[in-house]
Amino acid sequence: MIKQQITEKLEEIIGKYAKEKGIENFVFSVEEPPKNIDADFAVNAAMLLAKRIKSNPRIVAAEIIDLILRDLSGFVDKAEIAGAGFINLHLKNEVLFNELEKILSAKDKYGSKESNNKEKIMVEFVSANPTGPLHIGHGRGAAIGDSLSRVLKHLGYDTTKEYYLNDVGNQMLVLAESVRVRYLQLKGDDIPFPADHYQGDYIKDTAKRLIAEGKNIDEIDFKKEAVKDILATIESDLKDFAVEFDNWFSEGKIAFDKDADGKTEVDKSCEYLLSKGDAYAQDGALWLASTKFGDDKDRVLKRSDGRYTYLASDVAYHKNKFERGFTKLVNLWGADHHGYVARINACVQMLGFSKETLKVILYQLVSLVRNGQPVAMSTRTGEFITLKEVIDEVGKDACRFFFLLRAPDSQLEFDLELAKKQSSENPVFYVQYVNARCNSIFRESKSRTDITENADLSLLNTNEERVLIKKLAAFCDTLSVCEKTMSPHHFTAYLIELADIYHKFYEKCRVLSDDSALTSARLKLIEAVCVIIKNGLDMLGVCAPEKM
RNA sequence: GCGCCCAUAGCUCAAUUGGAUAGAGCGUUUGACUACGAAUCAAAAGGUUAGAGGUUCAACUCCUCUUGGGCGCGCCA
Repeated sequence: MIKQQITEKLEEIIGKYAKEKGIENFVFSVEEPPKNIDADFAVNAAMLLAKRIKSNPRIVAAEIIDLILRDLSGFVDKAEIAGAGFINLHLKNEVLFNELEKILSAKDKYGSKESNNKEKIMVEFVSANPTGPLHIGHGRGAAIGDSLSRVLKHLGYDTTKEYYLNDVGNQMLVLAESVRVRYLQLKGDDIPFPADHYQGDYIKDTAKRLIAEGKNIDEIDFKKEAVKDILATIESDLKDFAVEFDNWFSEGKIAFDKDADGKTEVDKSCEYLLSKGDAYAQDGALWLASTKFGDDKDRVLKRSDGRYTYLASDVAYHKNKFERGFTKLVNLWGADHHGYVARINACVQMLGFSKETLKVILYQLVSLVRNGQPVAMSTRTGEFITLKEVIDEVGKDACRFFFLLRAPDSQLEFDLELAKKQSSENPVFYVQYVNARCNSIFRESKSRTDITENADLSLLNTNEERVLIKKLAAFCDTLSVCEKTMSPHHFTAYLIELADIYHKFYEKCRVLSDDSALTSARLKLIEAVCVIIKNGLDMLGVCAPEKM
């Protein structure tokens, strides 16, 4: 929270200065300088402002520094010009000690805001068709979506996690038929299984269950039975992955459920678009005029045979989201759906919302490799690696951490053999080890009677301790970067860096020593480390065990 | 053919959205446990950020082109 504080104060001081020079709404940034620079924060305002007012950056910097030293003497020890005109700030140690106190008193609430009423956010993710178990690619979407939601919740946003269930459409008919054929085969009928139907064993499992239940074939709703089993599997796999949804939204609800007038939500949203002139009839079909909002062609909503397309449902679904009061929609889609972004963006604007209301996060697909050979990932052939298999092999924590190590838009190669080996080499253990080490010290410290709760934190004055406290405070900065970029992957990098700093501190500064006052202070410091490590791992949905 | 994404150390990836000498893990080389956990630390090696131009005080980051890879272009979902 230090950086935010300083930034706000600098914005006030420098903003006023810029205004005097005739520049309104001057924007600059406060950054962490590179490691070789001895300073806590770097400000680039002088370079940017000098350009605007056609002056020398170093002259501008000198004037700003005077103002900083005058108005921020409680925070800043030293301010100096460096390089092309950076203003480097050195913080007073008291600022760091105060922040440490804040972490210790706020604990898991550190960096959180009680309520942030700016937005009511829906994060929709996974949303895999209920035609088979989740595969590894869904795992990536699940990890990103769930962690992003955790970050947004921590920041005080009213956040809802939703799974959109595509339980309507052709693939459902194929699914039902797949189970029916397996059922008949198990009953002894010598009939072939169609090559384009779902091949997986889970289809046979459902068929077996139906036979065991002894129902007459005429009484069986094969679609319903298959979806029931598959959903149970999906839900259980997600639970093992520490992902729980606030809501499961069935496409059937908007496609089949009718109101008093006998209309579905899909009917009504199409009528709405027609009335607004955003949909039109042509060639016997109903079209969405998505080119009006930047799509490269118009799209069919209702086929000439009278059946709605998937898009029609999706329009109604997004309309429904808005009707539920959401002001910000986040959709996580696999990159193979990117062609769909333009039309759904158009649809959001037709519904009267700005383009920015919807944020589609495309995550690149995971390509699987086993023994150097690419593994195909088709649900229909049955040759896929499920999320469950990977969790069973490498563990939930390592798996989530691995997925969150990468930015969503970078392609990711997942080597199954490598993943197995990583059980002791994965960076997640490096981070978790910090918590284990701290707790080991806590256990050891229990036998001491000279420890005081009111430790004098100002004794924490080595360089290692200073660097460590600064990094702890940067937890808040990481939160805001994740918020700004709508991606939680910055937390893995942050935690690895924090762990690195902690392990260095551990080697250099012994916590339990003959010096009671210093021991007490350092125990407080590592208590804060545990708070931040736990909070950070919690953002990722990863555990922080006390023993490993 | 058109469109979207990507290309960074031997490998897998970061880089605070335009900042200073581009960082981690794995792998390689060398060293450190008779005090809190060696799942650790210290040190070394490893880069023309695919290539070429351009914008800028400042470019891995923005623009143009080239090359290479992934994905998408249906009255499928």
